[in-house]
Amino acid sequence: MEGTPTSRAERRRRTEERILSAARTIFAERGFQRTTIRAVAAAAQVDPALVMQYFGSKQALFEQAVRIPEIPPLDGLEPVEELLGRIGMKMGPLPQATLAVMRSMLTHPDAAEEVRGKLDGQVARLAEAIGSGDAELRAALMVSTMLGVTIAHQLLGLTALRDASGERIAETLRPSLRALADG
Amino acid sequence: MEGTPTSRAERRRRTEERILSAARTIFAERGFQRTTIRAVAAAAQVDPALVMQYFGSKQALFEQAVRIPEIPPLDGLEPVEELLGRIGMKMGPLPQATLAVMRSMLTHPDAAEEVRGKLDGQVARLAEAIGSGDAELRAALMVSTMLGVTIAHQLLGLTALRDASGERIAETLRPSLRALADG
DNA sequence: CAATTCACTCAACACTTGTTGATTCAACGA
DNA sequence: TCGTTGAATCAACAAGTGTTGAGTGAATTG
Repeated sequence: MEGTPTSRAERRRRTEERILSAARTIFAERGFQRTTIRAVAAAAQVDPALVMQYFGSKQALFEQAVRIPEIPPLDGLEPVEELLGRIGMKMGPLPQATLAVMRSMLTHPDAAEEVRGKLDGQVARLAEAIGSGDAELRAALMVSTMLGVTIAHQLLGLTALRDASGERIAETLRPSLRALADG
Repeated sequence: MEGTPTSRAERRRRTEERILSAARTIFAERGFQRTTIRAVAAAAQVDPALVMQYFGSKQALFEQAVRIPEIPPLDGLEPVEELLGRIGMKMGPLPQATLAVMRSMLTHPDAAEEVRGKLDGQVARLAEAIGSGDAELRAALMVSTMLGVTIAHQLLGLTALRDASGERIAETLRPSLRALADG
């Protein structure tokens, strides 16, 4: 027994982070609806009322738990490789916050809105990088492909994808994305 | 007021179908958790208790509402065109039952299991049709692509995909899928 | 026509869940 | 040291939900 600093500010900061972390984990596992304040509180070893006191509402807790740094914009140089690199990264576990939004995006309107916004943004950037006539459609299909692979792999656990390494997936997917990127 | 046949068997058949139809619609819109027996009953203009009496439980109602005819196996000839054709079809609204399972697949374990099974099956058939070394991985990526496009279009409503016709999507996607199918 | 079956409704229970107000007690500032 | 602050808990409410059992009346059957 030591280390545990009993400073007020520090304790508060730590429990708040403990709650957020628990929330991210459980939101990512079960989605918004099936996640209960009580479950989060229990996982954070805290009274449910405290969660409310700190975050105001389940919805607010979700928003804060899910808040993640903006996706860095494509470097403009090689969009396809950029995307693939991101897939390569994604084949290691995605950040919990991202998984949480994705897990809820089909059943929670706000999560859907958030994802839609982020994807639309990516499409716009990609389309600009591509440039040609039906660039936007092709960009949308590229993004959709990424979305599908990520869902199948990270959230559904498609058996054929579970074994494969991120590198191998990226490598296999490259020609497909390139076909979309180039006219 | 006429036509309404007051035969017992017929009445029963009709209300049962009315309930199932309402269930499919609402499950497809909100997913499993957010769908209440009461909402289904109201939409079917029936007492909630009747839904229970006929189907036993919310879970059983879901299973029955979602039961859809098996996906016809690929003809073996041109898997890519087969898939694209299915996309072409899918760009018109998908059957409500399918939308219902898909809507719930990230948050309802049973729906996840069902979708996973169906996708695994498709992967297996596709892989067989392809044949080469990493056929299974490539097949899985093809299926994931289809999944992603369908989700983005039908469930998320990606703006860039909302306007595009099924034909045009299929056409644009073809080279991409072909790149995956052929070595 | 009398008895019975059965589609359908009503009212309620049991439980979960988000949320709240009063309360406790250790850290803090004077 | 002592009053104050604020982190944390406790008990409870109110609403919503799946589910149940008793009831009602029209269709059915003998």
